[in-house]
Amino acid sequence: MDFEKDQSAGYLANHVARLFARGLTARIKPLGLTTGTFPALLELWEQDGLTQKQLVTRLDIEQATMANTLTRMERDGLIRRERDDTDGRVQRVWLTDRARRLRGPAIDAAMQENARSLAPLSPQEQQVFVDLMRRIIAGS
Amino acid sequence: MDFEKDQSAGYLANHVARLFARGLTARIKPLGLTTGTFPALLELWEQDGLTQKQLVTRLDIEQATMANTLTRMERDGLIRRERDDTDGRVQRVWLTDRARRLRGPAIDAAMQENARSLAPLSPQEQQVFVDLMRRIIAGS
DNA sequence: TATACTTGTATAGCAAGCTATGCAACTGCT
DNA sequence: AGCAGTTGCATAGCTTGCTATACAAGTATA
Repeated sequence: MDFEKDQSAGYLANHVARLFARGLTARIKPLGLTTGTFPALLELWEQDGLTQKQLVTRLDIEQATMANTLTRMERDGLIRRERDDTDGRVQRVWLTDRARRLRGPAIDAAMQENARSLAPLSPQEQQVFVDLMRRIIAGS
Repeated sequence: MDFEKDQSAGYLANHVARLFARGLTARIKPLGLTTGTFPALLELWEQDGLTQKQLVTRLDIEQATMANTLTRMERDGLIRRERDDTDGRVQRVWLTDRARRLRGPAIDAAMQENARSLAPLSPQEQQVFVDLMRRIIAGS
């Protein structure tokens, strides 16, 4: 049974994801941000006032993970949570001014890290890579 | 500033890695294994008696992470740790019989999960995907 | 030979992910 | 109106990953 880890997509995907995360962690640390908040911020920068449920489904993150992430974001002054008027179960998530101001520098950092990590690939290959990942996600 | 998360390699890499991990977690749970032990097991199945340092450098995992992983593996009866005779700092890691017996089923599970997750891609595309990831890792 | 560096592991403490479970608020049905 | 089911969120407890720090064992140097 030959199983080369460097031919195993799962193994490589984990490694690649860790490389991106390490790089981004360092870049956004000066902003007071961590990687786990990034997906939620991207959604909320697009559309403020989403519910936790909406974030969970849009980001394909488990509900418990999102609840914990939002708790940390609230602690760090990135969001406020408000109970919905018409449905007492729902918590709507609103960005603070601080979080809104971080959009530019945070996205800069992400784009720089993407560029650096993808540097070994040509622009065409980078697009192929992105497309292949999107198809894997879509087909799961 | 437009930044589409579905065009961000870092974001997608995280998502893809989580999909692989979820799938593999489910497949190896019946074996009493977890994903974090898999890389170390792959190395030790190839060559038993490696030191922690060797595992760390081969797997590109932080030393502290590896130390904790090995502690769990010892607790779960997958390895024994023995102090090296000639250098009192070094811990050599030896597989238990149980861990050796798990090789076949565990690798089966990994290959099945790889196949399932990559199913949206053609065989040629799968190889391209693997090669692109290897180049990203090599060039970091 | 003492003293200072280096090296290999361990530990503390945190973030980010997961499953399992609990619970309060809503909905629907009789 | 009351009861059963559903839905949205929180909490407990675990793994996997990280940085920072401590420390003992080895090496080298004055």
